Amino acid sequence: MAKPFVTASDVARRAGVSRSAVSRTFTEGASVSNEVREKVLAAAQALGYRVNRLAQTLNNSSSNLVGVVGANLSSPFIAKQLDMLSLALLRRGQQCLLLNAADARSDIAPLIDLIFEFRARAIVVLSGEPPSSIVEECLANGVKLIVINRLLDRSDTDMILSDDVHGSTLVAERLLAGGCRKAAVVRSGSRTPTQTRRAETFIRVMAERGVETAVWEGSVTSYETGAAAAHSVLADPSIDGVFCVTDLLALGFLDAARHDLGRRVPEDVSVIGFDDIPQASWASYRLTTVAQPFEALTDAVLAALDHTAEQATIRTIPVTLIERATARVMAEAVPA
Amino acid sequence: MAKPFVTASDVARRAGVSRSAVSRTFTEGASVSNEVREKVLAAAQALGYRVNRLAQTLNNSSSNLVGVVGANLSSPFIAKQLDMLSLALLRRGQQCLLLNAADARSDIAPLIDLIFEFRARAIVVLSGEPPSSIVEECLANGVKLIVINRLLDRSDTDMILSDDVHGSTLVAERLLAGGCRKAAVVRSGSRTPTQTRRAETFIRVMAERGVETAVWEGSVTSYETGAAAAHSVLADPSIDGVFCVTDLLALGFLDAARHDLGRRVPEDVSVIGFDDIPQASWASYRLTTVAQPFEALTDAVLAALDHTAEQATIRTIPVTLIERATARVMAEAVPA
DNA sequence: TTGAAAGCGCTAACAA
DNA sequence: TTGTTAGCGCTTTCAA
Repeated sequence: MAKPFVTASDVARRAGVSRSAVSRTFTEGASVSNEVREKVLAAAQALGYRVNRLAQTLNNSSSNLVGVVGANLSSPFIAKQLDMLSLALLRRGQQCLLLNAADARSDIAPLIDLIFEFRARAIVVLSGEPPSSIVEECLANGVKLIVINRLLDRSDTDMILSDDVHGSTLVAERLLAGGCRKAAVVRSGSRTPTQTRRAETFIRVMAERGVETAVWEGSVTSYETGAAAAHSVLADPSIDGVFCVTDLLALGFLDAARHDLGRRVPEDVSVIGFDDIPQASWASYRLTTVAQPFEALTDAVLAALDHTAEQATIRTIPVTLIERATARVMAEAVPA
Repeated sequence: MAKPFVTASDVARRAGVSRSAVSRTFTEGASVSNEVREKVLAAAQALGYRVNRLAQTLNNSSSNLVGVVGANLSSPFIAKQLDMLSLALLRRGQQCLLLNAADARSDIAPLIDLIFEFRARAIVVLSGEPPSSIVEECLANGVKLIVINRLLDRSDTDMILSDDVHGSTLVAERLLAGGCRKAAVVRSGSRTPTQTRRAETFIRVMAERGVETAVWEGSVTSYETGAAAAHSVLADPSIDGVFCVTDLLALGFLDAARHDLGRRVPEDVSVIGFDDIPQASWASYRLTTVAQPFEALTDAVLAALDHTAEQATIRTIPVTLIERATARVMAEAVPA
C-alpha cells in the first residue's frame, strides 16, 4: 500500500549501469569513473533516490543510531543536555533515536530493548537506571552503554558523573561562610543517586562544622515541589540556610519564600541550588548555584562513545560555585 | 570487529526448528504451535535474541520511525512539545528519530534527507521551513509531512497552526481594555511566520482602535533578547502596553523592566506574552499570556499522522487568554 | 503447522 | 574501472 521508495536498481536501470556502480557512487572513496558517477548522480537526482540506511546497515550488522533514553525531557536541565547531545551526535554523523521514559521512576528496560532492536551500537541513559541484565546484554553484544549521573556498582559501564561531592561541599562551605546556624536540604522523593549524594554530603559537611540540617523530601523534582518545600521548611524560623539539590527546586523555593511567605533572600535566609540551569541567572532569581558545564558533559559523552578499551571509565565533570545573589555574605549576618 | 548480534538463525539452530518458525513466533497472529513457540522463546531468551528492525523493515520497505526536526530544543516551548510528542509516539509504537536543526535559520533539507534515508513514513517539523523540493519528494514517496506553526502556501502538506490571529487579537483587546494609549510589539529577527502573523495582527487591531504600535525587532528568540527589548522600548515613556510575541521574550522584558529600569508592571506598563510556557506561571512573573494547549498540539500531530486522505489538512489549535498579573485593569489606569 | 526458497535494498569480494 | 555474485537478517509465499 505504501508507495515503495526508489531503489539503487531503479537508478542503475535508468543510468544504464550496474547496481554496484550506483552503490559505489554513494560510497566514500570507492573507485568509479567520473563518467559513470555523473550518469548515476543524474539518474538518482531525477528519480529522487536516497541510500536506504536500513539496508546499508544490514551488512555492517549495526547502525549508526545512538539510542538516547531520558525522562522529563522538558525540564530545563535535561532539555539542555538533550539539545547539546543531539546536535553533537548529528555533527559526527550519528543519529539520535530518542526514547522518552516518561518519568524518572519508569522502567527503562523496554526502551533499551527497542534500541537493541534497531541495532544501535551505543546507548546513552540520561535518567533512570538500567537493570543489571541489560548491562550484561550490552556487554555481550558490544553495545556501548553510557550512563549519566548514576553510579552503577560495576566496572563495565561508562559513567559520567557531576562532581556532586565537591559541589555540595562548596555549598555547605558557602553557607557556613555566610554565618549559617541551622540548615535545611530540599530534595525530591525520586531518590536518584545524584540527589542522595548531594544531600548526604551536605549534611555531613554541615555536621562536621557543628551545624544541624533538617531534611525535606518532596515528590517529583519540580518548581512546585520547591515551592511546597519553602512553606514547610520555613515554618521553622531558625533555619537560615537552604540547599536545594537542583535549581528547579531552588527557584520554586525562592518564589514561595519571597512571594508567599514574605521572606527576604538572602537577608532572612540563604538559598543555593545545583545545576545552573538557564533560568537560574534570570534577573528575578540570580540564584547562587553550582554549575555543571553542559559542554563538558557533552564532551564526556562523546569521549565515552569513542573510548573502546575493555575497561569502562568513570568521568567526573568538574563543578564550580557560581556566586550570584541568594546567599548571604557574612557582613549581612544578623548578630548572634 | 563489532560483535555480531544474535540472529534468527542462531535461535532456530538452538531450538532445532527452521528460521521461519522463529520469525513466526515473533510475528503477531502467525500460526505456530505452542510447543514450537516455547522452544523458540526459550532459545531466544537464552541467546539474548531480539528482532532486527532494520532487516524487518527492509521487507515492508518503510520503518515505523518518525523523523522529528527541530531547533532550539532546550527552549521551554520546543522542549515541552518534543517531550509530549516523543512520549505519544512511543506509546503508539513509533520511534522518534530526532534531528537537531541547531537554530531556527539553519537549512533543514539535509536533515529531512537523513530521515528519508531511514525510510521513515512521517516527518514532523517543529521549526524551520522545508524547501518546496522536499515537500514534493515527500509527496512522491508517500511520506507524511507535518509542519507545525508554519503556513506553507500549498495544499499537500499537513499543517498545524496555533490560532495566532485570534490570540493576538485577544492581546490587543486586553491591552485596550486596560486603557493602553501607546503600544509596542517585541519580536525576534528570525522572521518566522508565526511571529510575523502575531505582530501584524496586533498592529492592525491596535490601529483599528486608533492606537499606534512601535515595533522592536531583536535577533534570536531568547530571554536576553526580551531584556534588550525592554531597555530600548521603554526609553519611550509613553508606551504603556507591550506585546511580546513569545513568552520567553516577555519574561526577559519583564525582568529588565522591573529590575534594571525600575518600572512597575502592570502599573506603569502592561506586558503580555504568547505560548504559556511553564515559567510564565512562576510567582516571580505571573505573566498574562495566550495559551496554546500542548495536549491539543500533540493530539493534532497524531491525528495528522493517522490522516490518510489525499488532501492534507490545516489544523488550528484554539487559544485562550490567561489572565494573570502583568496586564493593567482599567481601574488602575492613570487618568487622562 | 511447518520448512524450503525467494526476495527486500544494499555492500563487498571476486573476476573480468 | 566495471559487472557479477553472494550474502546481510528478516518476512512471506508456497508446498508439504
